[in-house]
Amino acid sequence: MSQTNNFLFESLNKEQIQAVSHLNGPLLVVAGAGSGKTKALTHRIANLIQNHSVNPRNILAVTFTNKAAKEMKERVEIILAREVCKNRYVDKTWATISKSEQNILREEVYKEKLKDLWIGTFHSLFSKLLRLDIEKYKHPEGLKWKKTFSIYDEKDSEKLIKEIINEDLKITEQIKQELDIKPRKIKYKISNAKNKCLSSKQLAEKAKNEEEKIIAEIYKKYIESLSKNNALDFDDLILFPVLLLRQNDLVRDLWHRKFRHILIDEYQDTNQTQYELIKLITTNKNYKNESINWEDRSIFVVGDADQSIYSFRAADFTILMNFRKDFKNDSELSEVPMVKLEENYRSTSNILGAANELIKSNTDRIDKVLKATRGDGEKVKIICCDDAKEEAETVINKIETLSSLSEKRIWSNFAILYRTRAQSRLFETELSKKKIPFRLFGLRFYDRKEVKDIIAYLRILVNNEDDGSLYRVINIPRRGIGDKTLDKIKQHAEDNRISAIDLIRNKNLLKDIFPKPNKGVDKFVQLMDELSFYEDFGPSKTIQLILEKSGYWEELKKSSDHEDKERIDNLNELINAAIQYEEESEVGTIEDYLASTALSTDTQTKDKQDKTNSVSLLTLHNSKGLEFKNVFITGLEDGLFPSSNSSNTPSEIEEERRLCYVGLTRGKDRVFLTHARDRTSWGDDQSRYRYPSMFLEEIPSKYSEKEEPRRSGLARARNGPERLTRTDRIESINPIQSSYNAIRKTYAGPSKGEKWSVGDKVHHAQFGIGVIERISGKGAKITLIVKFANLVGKSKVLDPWLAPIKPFGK
DNA sequence: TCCAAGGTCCTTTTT
DNA sequence: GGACCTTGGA
Repeated sequence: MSQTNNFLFESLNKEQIQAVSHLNGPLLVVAGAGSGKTKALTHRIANLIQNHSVNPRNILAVTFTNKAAKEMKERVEIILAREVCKNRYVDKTWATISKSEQNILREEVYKEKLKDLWIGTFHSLFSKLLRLDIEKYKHPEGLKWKKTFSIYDEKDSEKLIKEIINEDLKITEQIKQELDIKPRKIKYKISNAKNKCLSSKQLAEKAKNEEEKIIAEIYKKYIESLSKNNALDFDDLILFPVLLLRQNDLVRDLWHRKFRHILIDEYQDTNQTQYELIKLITTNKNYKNESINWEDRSIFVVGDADQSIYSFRAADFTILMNFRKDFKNDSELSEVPMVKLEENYRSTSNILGAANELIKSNTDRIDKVLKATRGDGEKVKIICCDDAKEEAETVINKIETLSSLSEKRIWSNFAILYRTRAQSRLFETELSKKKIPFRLFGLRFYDRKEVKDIIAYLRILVNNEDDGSLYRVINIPRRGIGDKTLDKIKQHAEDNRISAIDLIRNKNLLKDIFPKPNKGVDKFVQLMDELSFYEDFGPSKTIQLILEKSGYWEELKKSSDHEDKERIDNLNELINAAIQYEEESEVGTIEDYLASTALSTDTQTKDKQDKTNSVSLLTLHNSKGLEFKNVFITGLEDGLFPSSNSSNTPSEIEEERRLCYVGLTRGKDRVFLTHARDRTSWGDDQSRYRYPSMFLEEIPSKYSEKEEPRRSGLARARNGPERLTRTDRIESINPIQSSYNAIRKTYAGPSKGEKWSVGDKVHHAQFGIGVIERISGKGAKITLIVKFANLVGKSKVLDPWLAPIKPFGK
């Protein structure tokens, strides 16, 4: 192989070269945080195209977010453009040519090569497949979908489920109470079934109790309802391709032949259905144990079990662990190869030391240690604050101080991470106060009410069965159409077995329902007719037409409400986004535009002037794949992080720990861990003392040190002049815990752990009396699973060295 | 049919 | 503390 002649292999280490030059067959790349896995992926794609003449249309690359897809495509483009540059000019290099020359080369590469590369998230890629082939799918109960299907988001489908519970099945309040039937919960259960490839029928067969039976029934009705609206939810975008490829050999063969080289990023976070889909396309086999022909064909997965943080949406990292077994060819004796990327190029060794130590407490993992390539750096700082407000002030202050060290303030060097979205508010306030630009991740632009309204209009235009969207906007802005009118329309649509949209647009049928013309409905129908007339105008133009002709603009513009002014801004931004979509997209249809908005995770920028130079505010989940010079992980308190909702089983705790590990490994130069002594939350009149997170105790002082918070005037006044140290305070509030801390310090051998045994009663300062159900681990790593009488149904996972518990009644 | 006021639930985490 | 829903009066 002529590797040395290629730019492509420059700046790669030995393992990366191994991964990048992989050609056919399966390969597992175990890539630790910051080990250059994106590099491995992008360079491999470039290598396939450049040196092995693979046609980009035969490559399928799956990323975890759309943003990652976009970035990856860009990086491949640059790699290939550099190659072109090198081959074309003798006297010029990429570094010496001008920016515009670079752009010309990139454009060329894009047009000639990358245009046909399929790269994106599971959801966006396979919605594309369904746009082409969904009509070939035969549902066992004869349900049908058309190419123009709408994609329902979480809220849309929750609404549907709610309707089914209340109107279709008419489940009484009493039954709801008894069986704990809540739309949100049911949605979650159905989603989980779909993520495990289970149909409503299979779920019904598996049902062990009344609750599960009802869930299966709602699931069944839900699918019917989706079909009626010609809509799919997020999970269907994966599930339906699986069902289709299973039943239709021709279609499967076609896609199998198209996608010869499959690359998957973040493989640890795939779920069963996604795995099934990949398996079907890769092997073209419906059955196990047939041998696979790997000629001109490969599957290349990259992942890190230590960063698996999505089990709540049915991700299963054992899929990663089993990869080598699953794609092993039975006819061959050779093992499926594995490459480990363990050299970390991102973080200082103190940060890595802390992360490595923390993750060691997990039992269920592939052994792997991140090796530092940078200097020691600063120790990880642990800061204990009085309350959440002080925490916010301390963090923002720190950011101000650190940013002033450099000549130009680079706010984008800072990220504030938290476990739950709700925690962002105080930071937002503090940042605004100081006029520091920031951006909030995860607040989906397309979730805003006004934006969703306009999207609903578009959906109606494209998909004439999307009654859900019709009901949303038929009276927005107000046209005097109320419940009574709506009920009539619904009833008649059902009687005539057509969609409500088709019904109201049928003059004759409409006359039957409203012998006296209904002004509001007529007005709406007229609007629809007018808009259909302009159908070919493309998304941005159509949106503007909707805004003008519906009276939506007018209504907002005449309002003096501040909120409505903001709405106008958002809608203008929507138009701009649509224009940008038209510039970037190959397709350009309204359907495709709608799909892109449904799957988009575009972030909301609060500060409109500067989108790039701002402090990032994001959840730990959102931080995956990103890196920042300075990282603040906030709210490290027991019950918040690890979340009390995720502290019921050891494996849940392990996932929380991985989340913390992900957070730590985002930091390049500095990491700060903060926690507050008390924090008010809803449902609690008075704030409660918050114990520090167990994760803080798991990072040894070799890599971490405590730092004092910056006191605000208010906090000082409240607390008095003399400050207590953290341990002092714990002592004054909770003598039990501090005594255990003392034990922990002097702890010498495993004997101490043996005083707990299953069945013993314990007393907990907060939860009261409980019984030990299970014990896992030993000695310093012992964990107790305790059932408390006060906590109905749930057991708690406790670290006896930390939790305020003592034996009871012995 | 509309709107304001009050009540209830909620908070994990996301494509 | 807020989004969302229900309720009751206009």
